[in-house]
Amino acid sequence: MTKRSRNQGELEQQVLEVLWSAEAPQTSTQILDALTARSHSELALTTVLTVLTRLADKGLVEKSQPSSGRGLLFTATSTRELHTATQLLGLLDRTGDPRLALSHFAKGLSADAAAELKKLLG
Amino acid sequence: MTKRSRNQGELEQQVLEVLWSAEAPQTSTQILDALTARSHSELALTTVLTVLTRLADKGLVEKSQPSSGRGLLFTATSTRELHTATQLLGLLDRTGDPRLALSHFAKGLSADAAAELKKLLG
DNA sequence: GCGTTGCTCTACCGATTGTAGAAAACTAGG
DNA sequence: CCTAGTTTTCTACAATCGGTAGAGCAACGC
Repeated sequence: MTKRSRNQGELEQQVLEVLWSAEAPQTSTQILDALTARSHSELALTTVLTVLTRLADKGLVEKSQPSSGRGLLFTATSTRELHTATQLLGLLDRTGDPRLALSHFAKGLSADAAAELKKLLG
Repeated sequence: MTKRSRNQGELEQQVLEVLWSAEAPQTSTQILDALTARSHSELALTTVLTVLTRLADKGLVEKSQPSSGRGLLFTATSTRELHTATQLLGLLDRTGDPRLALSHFAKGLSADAAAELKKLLG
């Protein structure tokens, strides 16, 4: 089926989400099942594998041989939070005036996010 | 010339950079000159205008009539820092656990950026 | 060996972006 | 006002990306 239900990058993101919320390395079928469960989509296994390969090319996912049995294991190379933080810091790094950007950022934060951040910095 | 020297989104980004670093609204030729100066590229004026139109479609650039003389004027609708802040907030919004992301973010901040942010959160 | 399951390779499609020509619209100089 | 140069719009094409998956190859268990 050539359906374009998802937005740009959404499937890759969802695969990462699955890997991040899993405690252990996952097989392709486990990932497919998780995706099906979370969005009621009906993807082919090869689709999932393609996405995993692309994510591996980007360095976001690692493939490994299982100690026994068949089926490769897939893990995210970074935690979700670290991934997000890296993106946040990268963005900040590329802007002209980080302090000014942070000021706008601080103003836009929700009350509890702001409180949380304050605690973290304190 | 149909050469693809630039990466995805790079030209749009560079046009925005030009507008952000300009003190006043710029004409298309001024923008072209600035681009040529900063990356020694040899773009056609129409290329720049296409990009400007696309950025305008995205709401990132505004076109305006000059009070006198020829040539439209182009301005960024937001400062670079505000733009960055918007992206930061969007990223945070899309992540699963904002609190955890913030914690890594806080850890990755430079000392003075952290101090500044703390002050801003007051 | 043989079937089932999983992986890789290749491919297609739509959207985005870099790139620019053709043609229309506008400006200024005569 | 008419015309030449400049600027804008319209249209188009190629490359890349990401979603989607089939064909066929590989590995594992029976």
